[in-house]
Amino acid sequence: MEAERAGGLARSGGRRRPRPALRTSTRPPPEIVREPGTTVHAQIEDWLAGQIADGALVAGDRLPTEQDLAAWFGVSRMTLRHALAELAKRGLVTKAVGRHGGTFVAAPKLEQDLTTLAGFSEQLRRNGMVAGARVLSARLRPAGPAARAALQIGAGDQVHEIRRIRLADGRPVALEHSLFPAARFPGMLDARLDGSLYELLEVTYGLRPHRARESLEPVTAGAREAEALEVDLGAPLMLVERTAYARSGEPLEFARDLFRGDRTRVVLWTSGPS
Amino acid sequence: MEAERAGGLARSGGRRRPRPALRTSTRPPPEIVREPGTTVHAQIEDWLAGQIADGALVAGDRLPTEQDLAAWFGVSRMTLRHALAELAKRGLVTKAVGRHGGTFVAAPKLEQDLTTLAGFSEQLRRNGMVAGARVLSARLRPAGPAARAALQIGAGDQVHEIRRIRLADGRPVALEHSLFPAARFPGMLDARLDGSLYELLEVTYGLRPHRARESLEPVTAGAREAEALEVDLGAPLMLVERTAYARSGEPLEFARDLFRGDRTRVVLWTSGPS
DNA sequence: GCATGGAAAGGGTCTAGACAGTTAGCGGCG
DNA sequence: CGCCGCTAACTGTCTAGACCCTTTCCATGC
Repeated sequence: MEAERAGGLARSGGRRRPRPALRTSTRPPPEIVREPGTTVHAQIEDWLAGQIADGALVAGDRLPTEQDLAAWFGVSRMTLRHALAELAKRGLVTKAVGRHGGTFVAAPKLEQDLTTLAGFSEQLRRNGMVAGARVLSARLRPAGPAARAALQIGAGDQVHEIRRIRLADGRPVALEHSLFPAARFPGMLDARLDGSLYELLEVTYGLRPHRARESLEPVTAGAREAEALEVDLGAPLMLVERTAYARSGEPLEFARDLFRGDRTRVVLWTSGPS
Repeated sequence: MEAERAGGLARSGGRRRPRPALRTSTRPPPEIVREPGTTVHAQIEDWLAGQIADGALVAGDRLPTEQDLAAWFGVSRMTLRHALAELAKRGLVTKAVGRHGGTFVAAPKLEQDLTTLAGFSEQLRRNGMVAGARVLSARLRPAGPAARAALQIGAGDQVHEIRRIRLADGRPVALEHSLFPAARFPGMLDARLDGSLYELLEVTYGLRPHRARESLEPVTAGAREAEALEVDLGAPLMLVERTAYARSGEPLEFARDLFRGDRTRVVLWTSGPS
């Protein structure tokens, strides 16, 4: 449960110690009411969460010190800390102690828009992040039953198995485990595998994923996953099982990816109610 | 975020108000040291957790009051509450307010049968699985910032907040937390709320959700969620945040649902990229 | 019998401090 | 030049109270 390093604390030019956003000296605090049915700390929590949601506070911003914030809101420091603790639990802020410590607005989760089939790299580009990949292994192996069924290949057929860690701005986001029918993509493993695989398919083989079936389930991190993704044991992950098809309907990829829960949010539109 | 009803506080025959286990009047407290490297509240938390692990405190036992416990340990009540809050977060104790309130040792974790997970092809796409609902609470309350933004309502506006447990074959599948704009649905809380809320909207108000934006993220179960959904603490859950819209585009519902990971798999097709 | 209105017993919230622990900058000293 | 200790600027922990809210019991009155 350690605090995450306050991610991209860009903004305000100089990369060290952002001056506090939320000028408490020149701005009046929101009204805090003390009456039944609500609590002071909840109002403060809501207000701060609203500032973050509105974009008035963005990732990397440093809040004023607890002393100052408490005085500004007109509450005791314990009460303010209660509100901040809730925000930290929700992942909206992170704390750091020490000389340049403080409370920082956390990096937002990156949204995976699944209504369109865009590869990981493209998704990240839309989020304004830099995609990367660290190849863990790449080899030829016989297909297991699940892969055979998904890729519609025979019992003796082989697949290229590529396992990678996907990075967003250099930080691990997903553990990727992709299988491609070897017969369809000869020599694939000799190419550079640290970029977009979809792009590789298109450029080298002229085949482009057109649609995909995905299944999502929440799981928790085991020892190996936790280590690879740099999360705690038992941390929430999203297991995404994907079969991607070419326009012709031919299966191109069968993948089981594990996404870090704290950096992933899948957004989709549904049509037609119950 | 109110305290859940203290589950099965059986024991000691009479089913009302178990006398406090842990006779603080006749037993010396454990030694609490104040020195670097440890904290008082952590020692208290550890000691109490140990008592539960050892069986000296069993499910349903009622701890002495916070006042008494604090005095016994020789700490302030705030410090003791810090320790109890941690234990509650871990699911080891539950609290209840009122005349016969107190801090109770929680029921032991229930065993989770994951062996049936493999053949679980039941789709949970909101359509078929509605077997039942147990209403936890239904009330009118001011909208928080997130709800205001999603429902496009003003600062002073109120929402109907309905919290339910959704059941499939009588077993909990999801914890539902729905908000509806109160002005749009007057008297909604007087209706039967243990069926389909969408049906209620349609029948009573002639409004029908037409499409929805959903965001999915994996999370792990906290104490309250674990108890309500009858899963282990830390079990994987799927947090689904949904905003449903009428055909006109008007927002009708903002909901945050938690689905049991072992009973949930979201399947979807993504269609071609641009 | 039955409502009704305390009163009691619990946890929930909040305050206004104090001091400890942690980290980074900085200046001095070898 | 490099190390080392001081200090400033934070958050973390803890105290000793106060009052509030919720729930239940119980006594009173009809």
